[in-house]
Amino acid sequence: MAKQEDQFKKVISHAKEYGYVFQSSEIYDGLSAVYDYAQNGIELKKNIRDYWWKAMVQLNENIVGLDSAIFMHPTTWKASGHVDAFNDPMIDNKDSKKRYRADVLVEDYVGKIDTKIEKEIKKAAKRFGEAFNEEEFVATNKRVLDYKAKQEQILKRLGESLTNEDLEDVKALIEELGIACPLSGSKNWTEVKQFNLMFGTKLGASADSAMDLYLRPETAQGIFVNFLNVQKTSRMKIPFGIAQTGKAFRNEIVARQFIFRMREFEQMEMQFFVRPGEQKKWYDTWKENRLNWHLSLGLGKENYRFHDHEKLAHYADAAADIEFKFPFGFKELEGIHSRTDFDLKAHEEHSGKKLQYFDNEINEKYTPYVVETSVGLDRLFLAIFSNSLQEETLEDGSERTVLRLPAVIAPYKAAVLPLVKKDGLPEIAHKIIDDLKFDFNVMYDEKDAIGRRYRRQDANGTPFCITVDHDTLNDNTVTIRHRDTMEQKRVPISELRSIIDDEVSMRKWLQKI
RNA sequence: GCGGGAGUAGCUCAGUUGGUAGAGCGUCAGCCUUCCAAGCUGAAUGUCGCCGGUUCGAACCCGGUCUCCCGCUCCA
Repeated sequence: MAKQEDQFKKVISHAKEYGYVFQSSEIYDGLSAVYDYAQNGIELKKNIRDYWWKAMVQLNENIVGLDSAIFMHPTTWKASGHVDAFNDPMIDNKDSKKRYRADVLVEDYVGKIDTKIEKEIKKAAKRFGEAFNEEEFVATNKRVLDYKAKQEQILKRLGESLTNEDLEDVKALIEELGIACPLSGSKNWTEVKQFNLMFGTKLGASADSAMDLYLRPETAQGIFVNFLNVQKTSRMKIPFGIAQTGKAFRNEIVARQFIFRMREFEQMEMQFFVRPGEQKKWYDTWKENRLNWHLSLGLGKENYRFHDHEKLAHYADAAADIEFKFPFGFKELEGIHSRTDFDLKAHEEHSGKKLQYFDNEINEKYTPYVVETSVGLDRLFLAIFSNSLQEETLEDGSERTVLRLPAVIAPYKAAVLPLVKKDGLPEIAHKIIDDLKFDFNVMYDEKDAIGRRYRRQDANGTPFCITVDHDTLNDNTVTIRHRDTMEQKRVPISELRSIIDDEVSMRKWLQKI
């Protein structure tokens, strides 16, 4: 465990030291759970996003892109269920320091009454023997009826209090019922507090005419509300998908673990619209597709696993996570959800507009079912970055820090280094850069001994170093050194482009999927 | 939000009973001209997280606050 923590700390400081990730507003002591991507971080992040976009949109004839706005009509979030589901009344137990959802505590209490009823039934069944009629007993027995009345009364009061946002009454209810902390048995509760996971803001400059808005807590809804617009203008036939990358915002109670859980984060997701009844097939297909995409990055098969959800969200009929082995353990990287027609139906209801598709093949009109794939871009960044950061001991016993980023997404593809900064070598190096820069992000470095420059590039994840030496002056060849093997080859300058392209081109990597 | 730990240079960290801050690495300039981080010379960089208190004097003691890490909790 201590080792894991150490490794994670190294990841965080390496990310800062090499210009990948900075804490937001650092000079003001930072802003909790908000981070900025620095000069190298943005290149890596952009490359990951491009790699995803190519695989999803460009390589699939039946998937198109979208970039919907962060602001959406407030009714969107009523329809999606976020207004209700993202509003949790929480209560803390002062003795055990445990936090609970207040409504869940009450519901659990109501659930316990059920077991009391069952006990009564069992007792009666024993007493009456063969002649026992459970239905009749439940309908007439006073104790059972009292229990049921109590349950009903509690749930009604809870429902009313929550609807009216009367949090004091929720606490009063908990106290009246004598609900104790399941762990400590203590009845020493704090006030009930409302946690809204959505960030609110206002549309309109003057206070009285302003409209309450939310920053989207997920990008998916922008796709759902545009479903018909895209389908019609793209002339897509079901099954087809809409892909989108973009920021989402969640006011997490606890946001931790560096960029793993941020308040502002980027999702890359695709909603795939299918014929009702075929969702299971597509769900399985996309689970497999998406895992293969991850595996193509070469971080090691053993670092991934599926986690099938047993408890499903209200909209889903199947859900699984692709989990990755982060420095702090296996955690969710991507979600694949069979969302049924919940979202489109909900938007039909709230908007009064039909979101249906006429299927020529079966001559039927229906609201499509949806299979979603949703990756956290920042999580993927962290997965790749933390997995790539390695310290190795070389044959001579010395240590090397190397960031083994998949070459296809490395911020810089090559560094061009004159062996010495005189004799015309820098000029040649610049010439090489002037040619390569049209195809690759390349960097120049002439400072320090050549070995040190190699290691500097290793730590920054650059797959190739190209060294211009005195022989170059005579025969137009350079040495090209590989980051992972440290091996060098002497090659003509004219071949550099194809050598690099061979290892970094998306074509090559995506063909492995 | 609660509990535990922490915050000193870009990074990793020293800093004595309270006496005006250091090292290594890194960065920059110059020398050297070298194919795997280790040559030479020089330089820059800190309101010691922030605010307040105690004190003649605070990086150090006290209070508050912010941020980070771990655990709990939550996670569409």
